[in-house]
Amino acid sequence: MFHLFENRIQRAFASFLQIRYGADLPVLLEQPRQSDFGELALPVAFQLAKQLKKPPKAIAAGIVEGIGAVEGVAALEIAGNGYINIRLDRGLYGRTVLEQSSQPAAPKPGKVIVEHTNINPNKAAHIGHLRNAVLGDTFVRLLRAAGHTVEVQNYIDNTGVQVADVVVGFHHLEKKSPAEVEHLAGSARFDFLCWDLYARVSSYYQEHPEAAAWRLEALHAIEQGHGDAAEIGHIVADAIVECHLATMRRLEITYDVLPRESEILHLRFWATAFEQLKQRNAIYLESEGKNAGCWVMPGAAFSQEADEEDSKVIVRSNGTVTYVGKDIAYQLWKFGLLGKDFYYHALKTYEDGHTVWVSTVEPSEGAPSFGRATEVYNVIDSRQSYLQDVVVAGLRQLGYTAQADQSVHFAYEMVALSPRTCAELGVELSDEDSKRPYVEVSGRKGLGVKADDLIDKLIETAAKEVDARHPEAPIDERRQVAGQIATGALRYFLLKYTRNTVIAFDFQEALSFEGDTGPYVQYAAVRARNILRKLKERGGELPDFESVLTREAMERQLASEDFWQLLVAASKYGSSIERAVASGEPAHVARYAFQLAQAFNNFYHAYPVLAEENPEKRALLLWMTQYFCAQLEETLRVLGIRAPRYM
RNA sequence: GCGCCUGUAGCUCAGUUGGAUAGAGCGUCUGGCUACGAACCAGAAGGCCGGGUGUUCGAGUCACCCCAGGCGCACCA
Repeated sequence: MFHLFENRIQRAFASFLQIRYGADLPVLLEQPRQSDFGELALPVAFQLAKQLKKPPKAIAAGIVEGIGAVEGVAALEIAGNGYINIRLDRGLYGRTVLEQSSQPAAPKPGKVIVEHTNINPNKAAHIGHLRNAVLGDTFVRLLRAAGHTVEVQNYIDNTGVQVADVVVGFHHLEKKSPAEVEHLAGSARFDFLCWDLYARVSSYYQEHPEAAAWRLEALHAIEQGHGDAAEIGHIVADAIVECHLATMRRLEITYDVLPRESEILHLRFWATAFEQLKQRNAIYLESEGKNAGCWVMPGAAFSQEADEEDSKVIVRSNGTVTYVGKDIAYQLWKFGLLGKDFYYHALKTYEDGHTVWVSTVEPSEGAPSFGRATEVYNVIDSRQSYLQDVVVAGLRQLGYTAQADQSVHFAYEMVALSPRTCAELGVELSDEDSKRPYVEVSGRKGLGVKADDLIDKLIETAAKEVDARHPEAPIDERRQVAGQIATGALRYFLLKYTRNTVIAFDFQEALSFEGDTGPYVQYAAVRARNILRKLKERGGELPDFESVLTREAMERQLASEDFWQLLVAASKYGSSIERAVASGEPAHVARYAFQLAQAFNNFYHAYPVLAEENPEKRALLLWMTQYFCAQLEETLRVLGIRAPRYM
């Protein structure tokens, strides 16, 4: 609601300034330093000072005198050296919130694709993957809340070297037949088994460099699709994808479609992209130097500082395409520019009826249409920004400037491990590493915190608290509540840092449920609902807010600074979403949720709602409780966090 | 060597596109449960915003130069 008032005030000032001064400048609205200065502040007099050659304070005075009445504004005050502070009309504001509390954002045109998760299907997911998925999933929820149509893609590299390495492990080290691997793949936590095997294979390569031939052989077999190695590769990748989907499901993360590398290969996506790139001279066949015999993209295409040496190889001298090449083809497909399409079959349907589709080479019936986006967000580790630049440059070189501009590398920093957590995991650190503030995880070394282990640990910790507090509740219910607290804690933990902050993962911090955490926010929602529940338990009913809380009643009650501040804070949900989408920073919403929860806890403590005897005040307290609860739950929903029924 | 990112309270981090007296959480210290159940609340202490020079009415925020750290710069993905 707040941003509607903001927009209205902005328009009123913009048109006034246009008429009065012929000034066509954006009217910036700020939040005043202190809340007792009002709800909004305009620094516009400063912006005009130079142009009009008058002191800001005089200009501000002119504006305040000239503009007259603005709807929704109770008072304009000049402060400091020339600020115009705005006080909203509290009665009108309260009434407006009461009458039109929730209205969904207007639908926006176009279709946004968000690609996230993208874990190699050869081992269990770890906390780094979780940051990617939680960030991506939350951004999807934010876009949808802002009215966008969004398609969620999770790219599966089922034919790459990482899968090949695990195949080598089963085939050569373990001497397993495809049937035996198939049997193992059906057992619980197959992804954990592969996690260890992958680490073993990696260290085996270290000691036996000649084993690299196995990897190459497996890779080729997988690409061709023949023989035991290929069969094992399929079994492993498919089973691990299932594991990842299950892990992510625990955190309420789902997908629309899983495009796979095997189909990019077999449907000859790359061949088509290759033709386009050659035809438009986006790449050329290098005849000399270190890249002789390769098709390369000139460095100048993706970097201003680049010289000849910085060209990027797209097709190797042996004729095979690099990852970047395939990614260009995939990116073209996302925008509907490739002239080719996947076929799909339904992989699974979630409890809520939503179906995930996976790419396939065979035509099938009933599959929806995917791709053809107007805007694409690729949620990828910031360490890959160089490669992402090359992909976008590929589009630009092909003349797809608009699509290149709509391709966003949604980058985030890595999740590393704190030295303390390494010690807890029993990892020995070199002297050099132990001096660092964090240690990088490594799938090859098997160094990392597995997602499912972490979730289990969080549930266990939460369950202890729940059991202690609600021993009388049914066990199933307690488990459900503990699960919701655990995912709330985890998602919030991964979201509260802005994207370009390296997270030095620490068990102690991640397992904390106090202070700036998910459970703190959930607890505020639970408290609010408890009040409403207690009211009913005691035979009470909610008053008819519409008739009791007239504009005059609102005016009287909201004169209280505490009530007014909570109402304003709770009504800023929309502004918070807009800001987070515009800046691409889900952390802003996490922060908003925390601040809102803080404001409520404060209110909760200071005003016993049910004990209030003055009917009008009691109505306001109840209404505020209900409104806060709705707004906070909406905010939590966008963060992918549930409010448990009790805590 | 080149490019990108980071440096804010003891620790971990915010800082709304350049605005008023720089904010949270944790930790420390003090106080508050016969309650809408304390996973909470109130209060205190804690700062040369890495350093320097500029830009302007105004800089944690922008520019340039240093210092310190991180990450990239494959015919791997």
